[in-house]
Amino acid sequence: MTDRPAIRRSPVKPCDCNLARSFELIGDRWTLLILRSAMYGVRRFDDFQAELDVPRSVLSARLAALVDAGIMERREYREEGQRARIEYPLTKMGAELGLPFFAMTAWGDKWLAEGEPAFGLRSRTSGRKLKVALVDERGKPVKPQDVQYVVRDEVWPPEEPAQPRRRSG
Amino acid sequence: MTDRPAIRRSPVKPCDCNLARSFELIGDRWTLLILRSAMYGVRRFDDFQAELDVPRSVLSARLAALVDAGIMERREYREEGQRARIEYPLTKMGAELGLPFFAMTAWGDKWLAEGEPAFGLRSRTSGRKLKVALVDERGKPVKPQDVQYVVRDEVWPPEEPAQPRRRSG
DNA sequence: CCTATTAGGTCCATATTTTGGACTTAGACT
DNA sequence: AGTCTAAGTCCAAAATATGGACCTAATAGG
Repeated sequence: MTDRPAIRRSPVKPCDCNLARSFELIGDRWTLLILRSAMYGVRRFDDFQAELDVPRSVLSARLAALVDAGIMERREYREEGQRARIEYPLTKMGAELGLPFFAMTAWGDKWLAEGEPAFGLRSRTSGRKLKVALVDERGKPVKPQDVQYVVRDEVWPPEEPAQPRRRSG
Repeated sequence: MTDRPAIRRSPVKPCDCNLARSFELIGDRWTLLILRSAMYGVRRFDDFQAELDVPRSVLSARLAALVDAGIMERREYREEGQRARIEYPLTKMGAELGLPFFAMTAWGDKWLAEGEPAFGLRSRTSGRKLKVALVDERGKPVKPQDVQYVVRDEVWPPEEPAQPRRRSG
């Protein structure tokens, strides 16, 4: 495990990486917590504020950034017999964060849990529990050992010739 | 879409939520970027520093926190004919962030991409492209419309009676 | 032996963000 | 006219981040 060659740079520079770009956008504590609440259906400024105890000025700035990024929408609405209010629903783009968030939840359930996980996903029709997994194009699940990274059509890390060598360039 | 009842609180309080706990641990820009590089195999202090251009003091603090959390390990090693060095490999706990990270990458590829995604996963044996998906216990993929949230054995959000009502309490 | 270099950090003064609280604005109700 | 609520804004104080210089141990070269 120690005798592999050292990898000194990622094959995808942070500035060209969509993962890094995502983190740029939503990778900050309050933003992530706001999105967590939003996934559960929370939509209003004061509700986010009360639930998370986030400073109002921070919440204001984060919501504006999320709207700007297209992850949430700022929308006026009126309940019957009520005055107009503002709500911040997730857009399609935002709702699709559900999958990474659920994968993250499963990780937390496994490694950080205190007690039973409170939350899960289920098939409406079959009633079976659901989980996040890697599947191939046909929907067939694959084993972790069978998974290979590919960067610009090359396998990563580069496969080594049988005998070790000192330096490659 | 606007006439659903307002959800004013998440069903899982942030402090009892393993997703929120995960964010507590790794939900910060530098930490996420460090982990991104680590997934690709970067292990050494100066390599993280050079790749990310992160201030050395911040890197030092973040690595210490990750080691403390059990996500990375701080380890001395010695390459043949070289002096001892320090490396920070991912632990099993850390490596299992791969799935949420890959789900996040796919989200970024879809919504933030400039050009073709540089990175993907593939089956070593079949050569087929892989993706993250929700599957049931038997490994059968499910459709998004078939997915239901469950919180402490209750469906979320609570299913409504057929006719709309003003207030529930 | 003396000096330079590298890896893996620490330390510190300055710059930026966050925080918590007070304040504002507008509509609806009493 | 006064009160309440939702959705913010504004500000001073506190906490963090930043960039750079500095430190230490081990090895390499002369």
